[in-house]
Parts: sequence; C-alpha cells; structure tokens
Amino acid sequence: MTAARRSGASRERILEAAAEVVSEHGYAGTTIARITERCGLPASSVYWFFEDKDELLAAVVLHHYEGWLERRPQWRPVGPGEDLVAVLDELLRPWFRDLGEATAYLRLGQSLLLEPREHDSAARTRFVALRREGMQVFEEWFATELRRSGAAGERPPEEVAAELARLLVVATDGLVLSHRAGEGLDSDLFLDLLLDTVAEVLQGAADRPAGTAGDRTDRMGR
Amino acid sequence: MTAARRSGASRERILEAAAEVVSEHGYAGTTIARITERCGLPASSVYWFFEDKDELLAAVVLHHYEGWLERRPQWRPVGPGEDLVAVLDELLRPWFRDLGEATAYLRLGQSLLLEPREHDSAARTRFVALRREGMQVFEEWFATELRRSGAAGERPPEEVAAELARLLVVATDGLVLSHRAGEGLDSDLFLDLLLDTVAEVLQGAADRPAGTAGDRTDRMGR
DNA sequence: ACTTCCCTGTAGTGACCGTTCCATGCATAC
DNA sequence: GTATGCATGGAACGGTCACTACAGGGAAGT
Repeated sequence: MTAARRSGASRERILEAAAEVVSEHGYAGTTIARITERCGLPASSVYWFFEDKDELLAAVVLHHYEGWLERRPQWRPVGPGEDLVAVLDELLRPWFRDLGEATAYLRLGQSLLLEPREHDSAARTRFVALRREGMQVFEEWFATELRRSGAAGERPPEEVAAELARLLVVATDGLVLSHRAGEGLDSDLFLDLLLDTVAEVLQGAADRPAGTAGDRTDRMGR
Repeated sequence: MTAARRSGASRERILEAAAEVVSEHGYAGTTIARITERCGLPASSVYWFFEDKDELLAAVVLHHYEGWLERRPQWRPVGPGEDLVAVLDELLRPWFRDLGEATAYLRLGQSLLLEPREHDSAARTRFVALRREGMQVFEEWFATELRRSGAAGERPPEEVAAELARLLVVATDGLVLSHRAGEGLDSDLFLDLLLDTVAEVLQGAADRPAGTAGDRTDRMGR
C-alpha cells in the first residue's frame, strides 16, 4: 500500500467513484453512502481526503475539467487558404459527438447552475469559474484568428470573438438538455446549423458599417 | 371526491408555495417542511391534496405550464406583406425578456431533466411530455405559416418547422442556464442572433434544390 | 523495538427527510 | 341536537442524510 499512499490512489478512487455516482444518480442522488459503496472505502477515508461533500464535488468538477483540457481539441491556427469555419468544424465535431452521453461533467455543472446562488457552494462557484475559463479558450482562439484574417470586418475582433464563444457555450448547454429530454436531436446537424450561424455572424460583421454594428453588439454580455 | 379536492383554495396555496420554494431554493432544496412553512398549512394538508411529493411537483409543473399557455404569445397569422421572421420577433421578444428571472418553471424542469431517467418520477415524465407539447405549438405555427407562404422552398414545411422549433427550444434552454451562470448574456441580442439564424435556415431552404436538402436535414429529429 | 504518521475500520452522532396517525375543527344536512 | 365528510393541527414514525470520534493497522525512519 505504499504506492497507493504516495500516489494518492485512494483519493483518485473516491473522486472517480463520486463522478460515476453523479452520472448514474444525478446531483440529488449523489450521497456519501453511495460513493463509499462504489469505491469500497469507508466514509472516514472520504473525510480524510476532503473536508466535506461540497469540497468533494468541487474536486470532481476540477478533475473533469482538467481531463477535458487534456482531451480538448488542439486549437491549431487557420492556414492561409483555409476557411475559419471549416477549421472550427473540424475542431468541434468530435467534441459535439460526445456531448450526448459522455459528459457527466456538464450534467453535474448544470445541476449546480440551477441551484440557488445565495447558498454559494464551493462546487457551484468552481464550476462557474471553470466554465468562464473554458469559454475564454474559445474566445481567445477566435480573437486570434479573427485578428489575423480580418474576418471581423469593422467590428472589434474581441467583441465578435466573445459573441461567438457565448453562442457556442449556450448551444452546447441546450444540446445537452435536449438530449436528456430524450429528443433525438442530432448533434451533427445541430453543429451544422451552429456553424452556419457563426458564418452568418462573420458575414454580418464584414458587411455592416461600424456605426450600426455598435447598436447590435454592445449589449452582448459583459 | 377528487373534483371537490381540486377546486379547493388550499390546494392552490400549497401549489404556489411549492413553486416559490422551488424558485428560491432550487430542486434539491425543496422540502415539505419549507412548503408547509411557506403556505401556513400543515404537512397533513399537503398529503390530503397530493399523494406524495413527486405528485405535488408534477402538479407544480402542470400548473405553470397552464399559466404559460394562457400568457403565451398569440400566434397570429402572418399578414400578406409581412415578413415571417418579423412576426416571430414580435411574438418571441416579450417572452425572451422574461426568461432570465421569471421562469421558475424552466428551472424546475431543467433540474428534472438532469435527473436520472431510470427512476422516472411523475414530475419528470410530465415535464418531458409538456415540453414536447409546447414545442409542437411552435412547430405547428411554423408549419402553417411555411405552408401558406411557401418559404420552405423545396423542403417539406413540416421538416423545416420541426427544425426551427427545436432550435428555439434549445436556444431558450441554453439562455436560461447562461443566465444562471451569471454571464450577462443579453436576451434581446441573443434573440436577434437566433432570428438571424431562422432567416438563414429559411433562406437555405428556399435556395437549395430538393436533392441536396435531404442530406442536411434528414438527421434533424427523431 | 519504538515512535511517527498516513490511512482505514467500526460504530455511532444529531438533524432532517418524506410520510403517517389520529384527534379535532367546522361547515352543512338532517 | 346530531350525523356526515372535508380539511386542519400536532405529534410522531422509521429511514437516511452528512458527518465524526476513536481505535487500530501498517509502512517508514530511527
């Protein structure tokens, strides 16, 4: 058990068991008892590694986010003759295909989002922060590529990038929920539609003069 | 009897108290104790009118849905010289403006969606059913107007209508969650973007020949 | 061999959960 | 007045929740 101690294998086991329980029983159905049953370790071990249930869930959120960061698409720059939307398609499609089933992470996070703000659990706070961080990954890639290609037209590239990143996040959230409702919404076609919208935003940005652009976009988020 | 029970004012009080508790404390924080505290009636009254907590929540879902049906936008037909998207704008904008705060209904429903399917509570089952029903309200209006105006081009109007209805529902879900995350996503601008997308779908449907249209759209839906 | 420290095992804790029991009101009808 | 049935009041029920007190194991250092 030496190796187990040093490598923190028990902590990992608890973390993974918790994630499995969340994905099987949902947020409300996640109890310490189920987690201990799942990982074979007693509750005292759980409370040895984690201060309380809230901190454990926060750790689950962080754990999954880090996993996503490793497996996330590589944001390669757009080549000279390439279309930005085509590259985006290539980057996002595998991820969208997994959205229906694979992401217990998003399910847990969305449950946390729907909880009241006031009570402000560590898990919820962390998810909101990581969600924002993840969105910035999108945003910066967009901003870089828009700046390079000049596809944003008269509008500030950062502004268009923020808009597009928000659009992506909102769309994925909606897609996950739609899937949970058992509506057979096809991820592939939905991405098609989304990319069409992205193209349309870019088109609009390029066409529109600077003056009128401000009217439509200044309200988009903080 | 059942009819006598359903007409009672106490039943209504319990129902409203439950809705308030849900909107304040979220799904997980909704307990019988809090509901009785809120409405001033004892738990025995709650169990006089409702079989159990699950049935009470199912009744809350139905109650709010019926309220929405009454307050929903009137789906007036599109006039001769009018644009379909412009009318849609007029119909949806007030509703979208309320989405951020007002709809405890959607918050409860989304929490139910994120619960596991197997356990299959009455409340969850009912929300899924009403969600589908509500979506069909959209769908039929779209289908009618598309059939009348011929805006669907070569594609079957029902198919385009289904696609647009799904798009609307997914977008509203995502918008509610985004708002819960505290991202200052502006509902007005988001609706602008959404309507642009609708217009784009219609444009694509009108332009595309029948043969290629099938490739993109057959996957949308069940 | 002895201490040290990390982790596990057992057996709880009180609090709160949904739910139930049953006596009591309180109208209305006889 | 007395009977009838809907609805309330209050006090409990067993169960499960998150969490803890504490003793013990077992590897590592000395």
